[in-house]
Amino acid sequence: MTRDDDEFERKFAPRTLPEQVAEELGAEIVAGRRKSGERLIELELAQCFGVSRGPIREAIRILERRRLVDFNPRRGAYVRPLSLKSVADLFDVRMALSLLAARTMATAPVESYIDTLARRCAELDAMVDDGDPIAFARVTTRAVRTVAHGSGNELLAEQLADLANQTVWATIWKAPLDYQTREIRREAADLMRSTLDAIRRRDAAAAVSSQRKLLEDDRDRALASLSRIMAAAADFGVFSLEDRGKSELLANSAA
Amino acid sequence: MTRDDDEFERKFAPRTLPEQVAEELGAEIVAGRRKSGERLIELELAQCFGVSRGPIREAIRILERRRLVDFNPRRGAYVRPLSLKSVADLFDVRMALSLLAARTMATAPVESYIDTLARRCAELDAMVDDGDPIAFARVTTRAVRTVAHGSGNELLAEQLADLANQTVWATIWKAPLDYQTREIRREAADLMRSTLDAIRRRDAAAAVSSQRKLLEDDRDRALASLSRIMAAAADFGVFSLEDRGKSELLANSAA
DNA sequence: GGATTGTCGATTGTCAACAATAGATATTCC
DNA sequence: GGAATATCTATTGTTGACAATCGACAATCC
Repeated sequence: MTRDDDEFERKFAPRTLPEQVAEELGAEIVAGRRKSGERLIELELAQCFGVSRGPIREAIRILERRRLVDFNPRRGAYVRPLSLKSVADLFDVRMALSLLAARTMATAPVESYIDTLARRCAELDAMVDDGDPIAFARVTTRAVRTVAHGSGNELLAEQLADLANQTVWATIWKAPLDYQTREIRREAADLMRSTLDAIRRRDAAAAVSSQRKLLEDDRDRALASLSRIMAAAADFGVFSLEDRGKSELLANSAA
Repeated sequence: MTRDDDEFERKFAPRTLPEQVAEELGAEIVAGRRKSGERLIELELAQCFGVSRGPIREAIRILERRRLVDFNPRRGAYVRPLSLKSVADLFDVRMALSLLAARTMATAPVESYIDTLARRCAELDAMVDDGDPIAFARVTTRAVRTVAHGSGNELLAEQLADLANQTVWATIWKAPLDYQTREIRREAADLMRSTLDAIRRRDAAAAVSSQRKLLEDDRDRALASLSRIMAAAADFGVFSLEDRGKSELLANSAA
């Protein structure tokens, strides 16, 4: 019996203080309320969140692991500067790992996750017409995670989960252009289903190729919409993304 | 202990207390002195290492990140049970990331690292005949890391470094069969050089294929020698590796 | 007898004070 | 005036004590 990943997460959500702080502070960083490169002072944060420095310290380690802050011993923690390139890099790494997951799952799947993936596909099909791009993106993420677990490679699943956790995603998922049209959703749902079918008949090459197309499209849309958001919000100083190499990046991602 | 030792430690060893503890405790785990599944009690460790619980706490987080311990909030830390499969999984993930690095570096290299890689290749060539398998393995690792950096993808480089850090490697690198014969070293050096050549002429496919061959051979040797060590040492109870699926694994890795 | 609930000890979570350090500022010397 | 050095302050590293929580054992109830 497979457990539902998301209910699992919700059940064990931020119970401990450091995790709560990490969640909150991470949200502030992603939202741009903490500016790029800003120094994070433990005592100040402690007062701000109404806790002692201990939990703050651990929260900073958590955010460091999620690559939202940069930490040097005895030199303090800083909000990590994000660039469009770093987001593109993230997509590249995610793709490499996801394709490994697809190939592995198509070769020697953990049977129970095939059913889970089938359910996700059904969900996606059902959501093609109902027009909520964000919900659709969320289920897509879940399906990708299912493939990771279905590979039976625990390390791989954890690494992919870590990448997804890098809250940069939040910025991207909220991008208004992702999965916005019915056609885009239709194609994504179809690609996920053909991945599922390929896995069922143990056709690793086909599974990899469907998954690659799905993820490439996803990446291109995300980068495009992110750069639009960036341009639009730059004037307000909301986002702290550096835009060096922007056009070059978009050219690359299309290739 | 002499002052030379102290200076050596101060210069090269982990500067901060938690890192030192993590290093030491991690070594104990890898060496099998802490048994698989054993509970790690903070106060006990604190007394054992002569520090307070704070640094111990952070050390445990570090080891959790290196996948050497399993930590559940309010429920304590346990040394993570290692299996041959988990090592094989590690190799799979490393290979996926390294091939991405090779492809990226062959497509858009960070020029300066091409020279570094050339130096590594020269070092390898020079070491083919001198017969130190461990030193050869170390330089190979360094060359792989150079490719990671040469891709210009910082996240990728960090992820690969993390994987290398997972001290499981120590076990593997010390395995007496790795790079033991002149022929094996010759082929590895040649493959690394052909990777370099491919990168120089921007031939991504060739770079990936050389790198794949190199890493596959490396993995097969490592898994084979690790399973031998395991079998040999099992009687002494030194290693705490579980051996489920051993033969299956080796069959897979040959494919 | 088996399951449920209450209590207890061991262990982790949190805190506030103390020590050590890095970076900035002021001072001295040339 | 500029560079090197000394001092000083803000901030992180570390500690020991206190509070909250988990798991186990025992007492109770059916």
